[in-house]
Amino acid sequence: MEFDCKNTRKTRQRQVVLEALKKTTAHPTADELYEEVRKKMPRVSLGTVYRNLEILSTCGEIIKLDLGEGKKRFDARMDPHHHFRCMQCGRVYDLPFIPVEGIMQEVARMSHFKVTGVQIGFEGVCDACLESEKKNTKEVIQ
Amino acid sequence: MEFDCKNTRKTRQRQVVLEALKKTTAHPTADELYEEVRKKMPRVSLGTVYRNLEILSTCGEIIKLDLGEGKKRFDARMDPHHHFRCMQCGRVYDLPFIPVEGIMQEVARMSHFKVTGVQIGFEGVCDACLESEKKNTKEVIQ
DNA sequence: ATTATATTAGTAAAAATTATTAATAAGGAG
DNA sequence: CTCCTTATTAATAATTTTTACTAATATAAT
Repeated sequence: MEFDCKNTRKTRQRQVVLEALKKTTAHPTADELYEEVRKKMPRVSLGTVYRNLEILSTCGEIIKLDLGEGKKRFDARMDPHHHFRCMQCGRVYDLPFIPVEGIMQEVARMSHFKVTGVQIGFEGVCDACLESEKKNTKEVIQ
Repeated sequence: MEFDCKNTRKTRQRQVVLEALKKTTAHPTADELYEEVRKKMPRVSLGTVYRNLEILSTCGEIIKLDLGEGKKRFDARMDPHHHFRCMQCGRVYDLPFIPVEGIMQEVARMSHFKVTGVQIGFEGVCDACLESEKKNTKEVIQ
């Protein structure tokens, strides 16, 4: 828990974790990433994956997400963007960035708090699920 | 996990849990609420508190919050509003509602997803912590 | 009052995450 | 390159949060 981003070492485990995360847009959990990393490094331990995800996110190389599922997800995409979780299939999608500085300023003005960040998570039903929903309805009717 | 809001019973435990939550604006966790409820019902079990919070939130009497701390918080305030978590003291404050329908519509238009909800959590430093910060700085300088 | 069943206390189990520890390996100094 | 400091690792245990199980109890309808 105590570490300094300047003194981190470029270990093979850390590189593999980061590469695995960069290869996907599925916003994997620590456990999912562990399974992926194990394909290349069968002897890696889950704790190592957790620690490296913690270090990488603290040092600003990846982002730690919490979408209210009771577990964290990780994202190597670092440009400003939002997230959408489908309530049906559970998949997490990337959404383009929508400027929210206005909202943050409004909140700061109203509250007199120093607003440093805002987490916006959208939820609903993704187009894939909407499609299959439509199909199933048709099947039931006919 | 399987229950029907129409068939729920008005138990003493559920009432005490709801009353305890209504009495505070501190957005307590299940465990904090358990400690509070125990003052009135020493024999209540933690599982009962968890189950009732689940039922009450599913049936729309309270709100379950996830502010990315690895645990859930609960809120009996049901009018639309946002939340602010102070990174210094950890307290969670209520913020007035800011209309976000525009953002939701924008997201729906861009993504073709059906957007049913948005969770917005602000973070920063609250005025209480800003004050004590100012004081400490003064003391150090003088 | 009787009865069906939702709910409870108590406890165990599950799931996600963090801590511990001896062994290993980065990476800088000589 | 070799030596040395210490960040990091694998393996495992422990913690934290939440959920599941079960026999006993309490709610509310008949």
